[in-house]
Amino acid sequence: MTAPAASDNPVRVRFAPSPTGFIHMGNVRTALFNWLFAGHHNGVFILRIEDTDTERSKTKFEKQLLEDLRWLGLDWNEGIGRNGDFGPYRQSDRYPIYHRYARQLLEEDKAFRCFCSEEELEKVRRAQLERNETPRYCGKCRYLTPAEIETRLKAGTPCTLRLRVRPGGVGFSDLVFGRIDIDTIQISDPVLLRSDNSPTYNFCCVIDDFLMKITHVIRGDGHLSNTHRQILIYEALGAPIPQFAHLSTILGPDGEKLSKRHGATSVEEFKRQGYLPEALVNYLALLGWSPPNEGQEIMSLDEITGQFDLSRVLKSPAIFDNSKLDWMNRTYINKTPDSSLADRAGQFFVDSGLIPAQIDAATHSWLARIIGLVKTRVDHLEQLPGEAAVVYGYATDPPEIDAAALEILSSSDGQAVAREFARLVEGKQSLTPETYREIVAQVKAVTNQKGRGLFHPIRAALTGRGSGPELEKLIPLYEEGSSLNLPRKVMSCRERLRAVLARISHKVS
RNA sequence: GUCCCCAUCGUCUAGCCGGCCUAGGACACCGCGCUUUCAAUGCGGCAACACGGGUUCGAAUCCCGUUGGGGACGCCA
Repeated sequence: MTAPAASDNPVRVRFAPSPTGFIHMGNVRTALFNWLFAGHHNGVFILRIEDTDTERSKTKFEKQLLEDLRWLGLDWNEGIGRNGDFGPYRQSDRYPIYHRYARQLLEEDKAFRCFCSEEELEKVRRAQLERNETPRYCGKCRYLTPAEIETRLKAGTPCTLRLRVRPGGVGFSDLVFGRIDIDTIQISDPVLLRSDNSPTYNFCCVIDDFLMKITHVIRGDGHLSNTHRQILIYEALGAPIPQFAHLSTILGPDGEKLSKRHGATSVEEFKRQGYLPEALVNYLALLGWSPPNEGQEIMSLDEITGQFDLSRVLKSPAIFDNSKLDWMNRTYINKTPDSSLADRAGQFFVDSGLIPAQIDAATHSWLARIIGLVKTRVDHLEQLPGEAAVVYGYATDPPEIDAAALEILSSSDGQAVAREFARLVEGKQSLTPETYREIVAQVKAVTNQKGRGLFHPIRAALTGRGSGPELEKLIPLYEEGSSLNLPRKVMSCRERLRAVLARISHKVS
């Protein structure tokens, strides 16, 4: 890993999730855009963990998060697990820092102690709401005299630390939303330190971004209204204000916020279903962003990085469309070499009990060829073993035959072809594409069938299905599969024909 | 309730510093071709500027309003 080229003002961005749950696609998109922006500007991508909510933060979520990001190929060059000059990178490890700045703000009178209890505040809030007023902090403790403060402190009254919000306007130019100005009257004096002395999100976030020299804050648009509050904190700290870019929300198919009931929303769910990370990431990049040379949608991370630009990011929310993701995933599956797919999808076959956990080269190449034959018909890797049933089928007794095949084999012409074909196969040691072609020619001569009438019964008898991959490619897989040592038996062509003929003669006569 | 934001085919979007737009591409859907079958693939089709006012010779593009949607207003992040 080479360090990015040092320049006067290197771009430094960060992804700062809270480990309070499994990471969903909206967060992944935020991480991705940060990663792309850093990459494009040859900057630094930092991973910071915001776990000031000790109730909900869990280390298992943090672990999963790191794994997910790595799987997606969104590695970071500074932060958790990587170190760097601005650590620690987990907020729960930074409390002394926050307290130092809290003390500073208090001393400078830019913050003040508030002795109002939560119940009191809640009461005021409800009353304001009832009167149809904007609920906001009443400012009761803003101007307590030193003596008043002293007595409350002595009495042990719990207090929070609040920022003393200045009158006037605050605004910023968001890189995607544009200029947003408001009056500070809209903002209540935000709590910096809770009554248990723990720092709040807005406070930590600003201090960290300041100390970590973050140049661009790219995050979800839920933070749009936090930004003004945070700018006021930057001001109080005398810290430079970074650039902001807010990303619109990703919605479910029904236009509602993405949630569990929309099916797969977390990275590990997509991974479990056999989506390729490159497809996922490519799809996500196109949600709210489009390349300048529109028309090319299938792009590698490198290509996207080269073209990425926040000015082309849309403000309006996007709906997550599974069918387009599936299309993209299919495209990537079909681009990937079969042997590499065998590596990536191997586990799905193991889990389905079709191949052993450890396989030899012969089995691997056999598996790769099966995948090559059926991969055009799956959306994601998890469906592969199901499609491989064309090869594994017939292991049941009686053999499974679909309606279309049964129909074909129930006609006397169809049966004649199948019988003649089976008879000739019996005379061969094993079936190869060459001997297969010879036999087909003979069957054709004997039965006088051709085209559909000839090939359909043969397919039906050999595969038990009315349709499927090319027979000439399937046949060697049957023959080779029957000699491999597999947890579930694959029948040779001859065995298949015997089984199916036994079944149909039983059924018809 | 107050404040802020958003609005092009069913979906993702191009276009938006006005004329090249009878609005382009992709997904999905439908049809045709290729193929012994299916899948893949090739070709074609359907389908949108939320509404109402302005400004202008001219508006998807600029302004105002309406409607619809989202967010914020926490000792959550």
